[in-house]
Amino acid sequence: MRRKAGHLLAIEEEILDVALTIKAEGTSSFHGFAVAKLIQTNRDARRLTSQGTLYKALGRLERAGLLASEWEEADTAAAEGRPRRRLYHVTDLGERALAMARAQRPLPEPILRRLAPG
Amino acid sequence: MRRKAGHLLAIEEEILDVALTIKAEGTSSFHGFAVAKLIQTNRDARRLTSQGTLYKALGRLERAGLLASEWEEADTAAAEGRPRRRLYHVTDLGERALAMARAQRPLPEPILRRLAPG
DNA sequence: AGCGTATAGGAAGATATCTTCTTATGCAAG
DNA sequence: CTTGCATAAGAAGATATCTTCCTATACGCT
Repeated sequence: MRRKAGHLLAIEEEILDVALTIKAEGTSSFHGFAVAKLIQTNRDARRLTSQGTLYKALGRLERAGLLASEWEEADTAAAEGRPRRRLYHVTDLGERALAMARAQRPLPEPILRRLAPG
Repeated sequence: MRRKAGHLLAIEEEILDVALTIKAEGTSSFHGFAVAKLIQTNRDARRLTSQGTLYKALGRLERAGLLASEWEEADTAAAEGRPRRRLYHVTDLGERALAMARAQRPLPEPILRRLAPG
């Protein structure tokens, strides 16, 4: 499933989209698992994207600089009795990239280079 | 499967046993997952005790004061890129209880009371 | 001796992230 | 237009802990 040269994959655009929706609702960060559940329930219930696919997409987006992340405070997770989350937020570059993607305009070279594997 | 009055369950004795084996090999603490794997591979491969059973047994042993635990340092887990472990160690009371169990001598009242649910 | 029930056992799932391995697809080059 | 291959998709499993729900059994009592 090769990337159409110059463009974001559907999943990548969806992640950015979900992220900005969450942000608009007042939460500045999001984590992978939450996106997974959102995609599974709200969106395409049929195509329940696997964890593998999702976390790899998150990795690509971060490598390309469209997302940035940091580990959640250990205390926060401990207080809620659950594993630590990796908290992502959309960067300015990410917002611009999403705008371009929505307008179906090809993305600039450097972004594409960093989205590619290796 | 009700407890034979005055005695440790097979699983409980096994946990204490494994814990002391690990300790004898030079590691002062152990975690649930490690015990699970040890029981699955080394010991009864057939009766691969489920996580549920194991963690509940660990809970009983800690409640009874035969084990004590603390969370692993967040940094340690982070450095190795895995979830945090709960590190258990056998208490003096635990060692004594195991000795009694091995000798098939009934355990003292207060321990039994704390092993019981509720 | 038989029976009821408390309680342990086990399956399954939630929580979260990430890796590995295989499969499929769609792009691009011929 | 066909084919090859790069790469994303997905399945599966590893890592770790813990909860809920149902089932089975053995203990203790009549």
